[in-house]
Amino acid sequence: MSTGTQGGSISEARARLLDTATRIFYAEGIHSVGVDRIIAEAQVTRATLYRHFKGKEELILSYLQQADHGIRGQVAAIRAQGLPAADTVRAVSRSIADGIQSPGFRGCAFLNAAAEYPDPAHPVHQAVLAHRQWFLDTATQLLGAADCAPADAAGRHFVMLRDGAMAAGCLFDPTLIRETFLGGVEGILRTGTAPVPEPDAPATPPA
Amino acid sequence: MSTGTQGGSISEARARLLDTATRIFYAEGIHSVGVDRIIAEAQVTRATLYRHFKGKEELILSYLQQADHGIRGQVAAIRAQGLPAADTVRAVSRSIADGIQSPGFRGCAFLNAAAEYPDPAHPVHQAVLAHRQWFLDTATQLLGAADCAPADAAGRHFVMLRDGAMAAGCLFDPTLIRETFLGGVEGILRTGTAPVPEPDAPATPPA
DNA sequence: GGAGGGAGGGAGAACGTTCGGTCTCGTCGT
DNA sequence: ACGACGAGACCGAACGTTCTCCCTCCCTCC
Repeated sequence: MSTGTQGGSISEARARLLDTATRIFYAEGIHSVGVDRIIAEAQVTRATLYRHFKGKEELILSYLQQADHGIRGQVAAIRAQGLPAADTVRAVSRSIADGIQSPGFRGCAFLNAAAEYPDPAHPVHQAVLAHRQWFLDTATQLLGAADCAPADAAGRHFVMLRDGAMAAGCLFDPTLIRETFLGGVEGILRTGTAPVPEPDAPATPPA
Repeated sequence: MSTGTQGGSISEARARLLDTATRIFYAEGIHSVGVDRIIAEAQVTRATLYRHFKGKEELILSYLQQADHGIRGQVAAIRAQGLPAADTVRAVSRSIADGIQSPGFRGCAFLNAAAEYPDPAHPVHQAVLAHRQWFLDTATQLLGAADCAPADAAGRHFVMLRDGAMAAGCLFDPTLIRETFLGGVEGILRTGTAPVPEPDAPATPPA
């Protein structure tokens, strides 16, 4: 089993293809890179790509699916440590903040993909929505377990802060983003969330 | 002082071109729409486009510049009302929240553009950075005037919340996003910002 | 007042490149 | 022999860009 290519296991060329696509799509965007570029850097031929994927779109979907699995695994690993709920939230937040500070950081793969695929009916957009729904549910559950006010509102607040941190992480100083994000998370954990009862009255949009 | 061009108003075809580009770029992204599409919907010919813009890139830059002017004007109009500082922050926030709830909302034009142009050296990316720097400075100034803790941290917190709201505004229920965002802003105004003394824990980046 | 000219614009052909995708054929390990 | 892969030709379409030709305003000069 030295050379690894096994009959039943997954193709080694396919893995190279997906890894290369992941790296390039994340670093440079999706629309702006062509399949020629991917097959060249993956050192496979065009035929091999279309042997494993129906087309570029399926490659994109696989890229997002791989990212989704990675993030879910990361969160699951943290939850498996069995920390107190608030500390689990902190650990997840630190994991996010570490990602933002890491060298190749280029924002949230899903937010970036959504920016390139605004059509809600598009499979790529739907993959983004699915991932985000899972993350919101997870955050809400975690914050609820940490005795945060209305868990729904706390979860939404947490996700909003994370989205902002991920979006700005490659546009500002990552160190300050980290600081701001972790500070905001502590605020959520401390106060539950803003106990604003939502007056729902203003109705005078100045514009 | 003869202008060389016809007196008074600038080319009407150019305005149609820029308006069309703005609408389509914002709604569908930049890389995924070609100049053919834009000239068709603007009802001009290819030659007219290249008479007014050096190329697609200059059109993109003009699109972002127009958006930048629009937002700066909106903020300036609010500041000109001479409200108390905290209420000015609230008014700006409400303006942002209203935008998120408006029908054609598709996120922040600048965040979307940055997702498509990750290269920091690219003119489009730099236009995004310039706009964001102005916005951070403005937010910091406003929150400082509203007696918020360290104004820098409050400004960063505000911008992070705004970024999250803008990013998620077209991926979740805009009503809940509005509620969460305005609630978060109230939290910033109330507590200044998270008075976390920054423990500076070395931690152990797990991956 | 009339002629000229320059600029803005419409219409469309054409350029070379790149796109995503399909195809055939040769090769190699099992 | 079979399946996976490499090498590469090939396709139609779309890309951004440049080009020529002609029309129509409006300003200016005679």
